[in-house]
Amino acid sequence: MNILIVEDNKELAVEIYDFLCNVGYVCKIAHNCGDALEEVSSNDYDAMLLDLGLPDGDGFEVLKTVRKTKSKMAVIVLTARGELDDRINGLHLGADDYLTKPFALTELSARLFAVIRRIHGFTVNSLSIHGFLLQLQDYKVSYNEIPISLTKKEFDIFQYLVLNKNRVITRLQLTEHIWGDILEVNSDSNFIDVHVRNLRKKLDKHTTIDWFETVRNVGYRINE
Amino acid sequence: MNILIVEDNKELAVEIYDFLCNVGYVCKIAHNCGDALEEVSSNDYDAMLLDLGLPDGDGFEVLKTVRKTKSKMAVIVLTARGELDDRINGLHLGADDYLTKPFALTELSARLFAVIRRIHGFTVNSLSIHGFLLQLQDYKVSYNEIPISLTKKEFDIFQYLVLNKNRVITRLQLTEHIWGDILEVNSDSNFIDVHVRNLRKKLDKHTTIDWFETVRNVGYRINE
DNA sequence: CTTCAACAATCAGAATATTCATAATACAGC
DNA sequence: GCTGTATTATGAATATTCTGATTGTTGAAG
Repeated sequence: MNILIVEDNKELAVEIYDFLCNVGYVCKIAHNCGDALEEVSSNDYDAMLLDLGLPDGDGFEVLKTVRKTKSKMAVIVLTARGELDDRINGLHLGADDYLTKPFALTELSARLFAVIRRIHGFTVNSLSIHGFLLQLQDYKVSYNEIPISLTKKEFDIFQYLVLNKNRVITRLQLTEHIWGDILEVNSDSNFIDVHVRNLRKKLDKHTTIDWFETVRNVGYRINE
Repeated sequence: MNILIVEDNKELAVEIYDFLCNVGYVCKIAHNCGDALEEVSSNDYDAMLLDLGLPDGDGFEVLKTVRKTKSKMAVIVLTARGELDDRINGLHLGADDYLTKPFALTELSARLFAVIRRIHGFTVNSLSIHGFLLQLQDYKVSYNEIPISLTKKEFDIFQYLVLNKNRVITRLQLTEHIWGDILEVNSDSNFIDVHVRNLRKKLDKHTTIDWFETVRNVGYRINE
């Protein structure tokens, strides 16, 4: 997955860059419109994170160009509060999603994933960690070519933890992301623990999974 | 579900209109305050999407009127950024949710669904039809005080059909609203039919349910 | 009035999800 | 180091959801 980060604030750009690389994307940074347009025309990106206020012009123009030529590219617009002037007020720009700064990197990652998935429908989409390969499009997992049968919930949990590897994920986060409406879920139940246990049991059959940690009082973490 | 879209930007209005129709809502557009107030007084809407900057007045006035008369109607205010800060910051308008333009249509749809649900859940926390009582807050159903044990999916289907009574609901609509991400669901399965059958069986034990129709080639409908 | 094909209903059973009771473990305070 | 408490892990029981095969039904075409 190739992502183009169009952001003139270098500090922020690098922060996003590091994070996205960390969760498995291949990224490139463009600091202005010119670079962005050049990158887009010469390379094939799956998604673009687009800041609108750029030094040499309006990110809006980049978006328009992209929309004309690259229909399969996902665009997430990153707007600073107040940056939207009268000219674009009320217009739906045609981006696939919007994020208002400041935002949580985990949220960016989640939305990016959702948007790419939506745009591509089902294209190549896989994660790998410690010899395990997760094929996101058809919910298949394998360890060195040996297929492992996970249930949907087990797969969801595994995937979410891998997407957020090296980061502790709380039970609440898992509930929100996998079960959706948190209010419907009985919170004084240990169903997540049970799913995690079942998942671990299946993974452990193939190799030791000491990288799949329990962080007491917080949640679970998968380390690279 | 009937939605009134109050938005003077015709392009945006149509874009929202198309999207919401597509996900199963019945929509109508009003381009100004006058039309909006007329629509609201003559028709029964479940929710309104309200732009504040309208040509013939302030959307705020529409909201106030609605709040006085139609307490069960959900209102989502669509604000351009800045609009909120300058004029109404700190004011409690009585809207159920706010969305700042530009926004992703999928987010609009998600919030709309949540808000309608919240409204229906808190102001009307129960639905009744043909002697059955649905208590939405705790997923309980009874027929003349006799409790009926439904599973969550059965309850969801029953509730959604009752909320949309006298309207045919397709299997696709049920799938989208109850299962969420439609792409994850195997569509060449008849799981909805199975749930409907199980639901009917439980309801039928207590009384005849000839009002629970199958509309061939379309879906299911519950008639008042 | 038949026949056919598409659609829906039904059923059993497999797969999955959740609950519950209990055991193991970690950690703080002594 | 102990002890007690809170947290997590575990196994088994129960409940729910989904699949796939089969049967029934409908309505259009002949």
